[in-house]
Amino acid sequence: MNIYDISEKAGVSIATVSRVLNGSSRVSPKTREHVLAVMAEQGYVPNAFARGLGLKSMKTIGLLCPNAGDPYLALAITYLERAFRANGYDCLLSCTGKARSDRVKGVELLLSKLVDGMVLMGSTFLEANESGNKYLQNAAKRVPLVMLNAAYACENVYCVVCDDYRATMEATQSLLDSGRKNILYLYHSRNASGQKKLAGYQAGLQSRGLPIRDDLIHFFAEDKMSVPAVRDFLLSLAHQGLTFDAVLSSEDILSVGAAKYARVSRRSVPESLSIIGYNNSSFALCCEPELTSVDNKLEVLCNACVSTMLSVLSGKDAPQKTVYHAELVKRGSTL
Amino acid sequence: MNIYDISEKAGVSIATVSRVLNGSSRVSPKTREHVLAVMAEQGYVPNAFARGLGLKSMKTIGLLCPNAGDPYLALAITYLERAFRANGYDCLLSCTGKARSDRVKGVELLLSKLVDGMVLMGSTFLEANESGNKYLQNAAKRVPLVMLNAAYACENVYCVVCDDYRATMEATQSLLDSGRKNILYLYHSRNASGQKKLAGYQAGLQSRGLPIRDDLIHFFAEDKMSVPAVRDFLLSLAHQGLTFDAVLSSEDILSVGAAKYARVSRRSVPESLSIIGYNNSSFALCCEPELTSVDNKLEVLCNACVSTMLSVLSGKDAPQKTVYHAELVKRGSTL
DNA sequence: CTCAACTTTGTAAACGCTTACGCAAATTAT
DNA sequence: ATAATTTGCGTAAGCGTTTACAAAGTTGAG
Repeated sequence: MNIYDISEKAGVSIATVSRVLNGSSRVSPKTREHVLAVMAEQGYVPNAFARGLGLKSMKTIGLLCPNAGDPYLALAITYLERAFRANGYDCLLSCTGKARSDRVKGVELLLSKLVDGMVLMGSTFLEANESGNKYLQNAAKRVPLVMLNAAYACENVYCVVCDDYRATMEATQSLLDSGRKNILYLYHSRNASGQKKLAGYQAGLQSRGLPIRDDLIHFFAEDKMSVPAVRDFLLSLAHQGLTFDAVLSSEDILSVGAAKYARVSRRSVPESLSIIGYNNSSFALCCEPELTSVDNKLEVLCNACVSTMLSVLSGKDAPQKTVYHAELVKRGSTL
Repeated sequence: MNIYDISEKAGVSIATVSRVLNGSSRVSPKTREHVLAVMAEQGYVPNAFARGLGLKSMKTIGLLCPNAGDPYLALAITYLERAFRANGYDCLLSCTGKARSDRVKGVELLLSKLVDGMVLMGSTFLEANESGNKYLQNAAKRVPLVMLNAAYACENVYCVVCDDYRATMEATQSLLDSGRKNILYLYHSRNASGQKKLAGYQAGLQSRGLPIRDDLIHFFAEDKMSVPAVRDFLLSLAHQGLTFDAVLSSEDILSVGAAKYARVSRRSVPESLSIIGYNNSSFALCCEPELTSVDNKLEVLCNACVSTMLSVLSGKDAPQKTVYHAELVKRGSTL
């Protein structure tokens, strides 16, 4: 059952059938009705493979997400999809996992489906700057790339980022200026964004004349990214005699773990321990008192991604790099 | 950049290039290496639509998710994707939003991108049973549909569910059997799964000879699904004089809200108030004490979805309905 | 060396659709 | 009434693959 069968049964040419399919105006209402009737009667469904071959644009944007399980990225997906849809674009999402080969596959999968552009989420993609990672350059030759929370200078690649460095620095300064001396820094990701945050923390310390102490900086791998794991880790740190009066972290959930540590070791928040989280997610509201958290304006960033993409696709030029400032949302966990 | 360009640059015919693409054995190793090298160098990605025109399958599964922002569904995405990928299938995700028109669009989008099958996540899709919702039947005529956590009897539709009714009933009974009398039931979703949970709660009460009291059953809309909102709501309930000694809910986050209510009103958990959550998500570990929660075996369910889909696609027959039992994970929030 | 059998590669015809182009017929303008 | 324009439709040329079939090349036995 194809367009030829329909054209024959309807007594018209395949071009007319195709025009009916595509809602072209160059068909008389009478013919249109007739062809539609025949299609309905025959239960005809156009073959999308063939369709895609002919069309140049599918009005589809590919979203590449390294980890859909991350609530922060999941939220980004929601925002991006909503905004693209509102502008007449469908989204195709490929959640690849963090391994490089998976990401390459994800990019190729989306390209093979002829997306008009791609949004790459999360700075896991940043290693494209490294030599030998040509897959992004190649992708950029075919369609515009917009990177969310990652910076990458290349033709046809556009970046939308939040200034994590400055945000973490300001959070650190805010803790110091409220009288804290020993700020524990907990982080999860060693990617570009993670490194910027860490650098911000260090810059914050130095801006107030304090040294960078390695014993205050701790990394949490994927399997340690849970509230109990962080709680237990801080308990053991305290047990070993480490003194700290504030915790700053790169993800809210780490700070929730810190809050739980405070609870079980009967340290009052914020009097005895100040805590600041990052992302201002729903985790920040789980604690008592609620967590002060860095809001990095995810929705704003996503909307910027979309408008950048739309500009590029419509031939207008767009800024290669768009930077937003994060905002420290103060709640009960800090003085 | 197409197969002709590659064939030209590699000095072979398009047939040979195609054979390399498809891993055909009828190519000499030397030629294969050479062609692969040229493809890599040129960043060539085959056009999936042209491909699909010849082959009949794109080796791609569509995942339909009503809300990627929901950590529970986000986790499901991760599990599904991992398992499909391990079996040679790519995944395409469409996060539609909950509105019916969005879901219809999502289904059509995936069909138009030529997926070999679709997994529909979350029982928001259940309303397909209602009259006039033919889009699922139509989709099922084209590709097999596997529904995760939703039941729907129809040709070419397969269901994988957890027995929410029984799980909620057992959780209720467990509370009653530990001496609780007045169990507050908080729920978010009115979809099929939500109704089963509610019915399970009611059945649990009746199995112990207790009446169903409307003043103990409370619905939380999307915008009330936050810890502070639930906390405040329970505070106001208590202020109005309602007595309750346990909280059971349809989502962990609602129970976190209950825990926070307990905290601010100085009721001890579990002595004065028992709390049970649902989904056994990371939220359950945020509280002190940690929440007892119903673990509905998401990973097991997802794997069942994948193996069901693979069976159907390979022509074997698969069970129309697969049911797993949830498990009550006891932690500190219950006696 | 010859011929058969097998391996490797190439040619060309689908696959089902879109669309540029062209020609009638219908409509409007002159 | 004739010319100019618009409308409706058909023809045919792609779109980028796959694959049947054919051709050419290779190997080994006689």
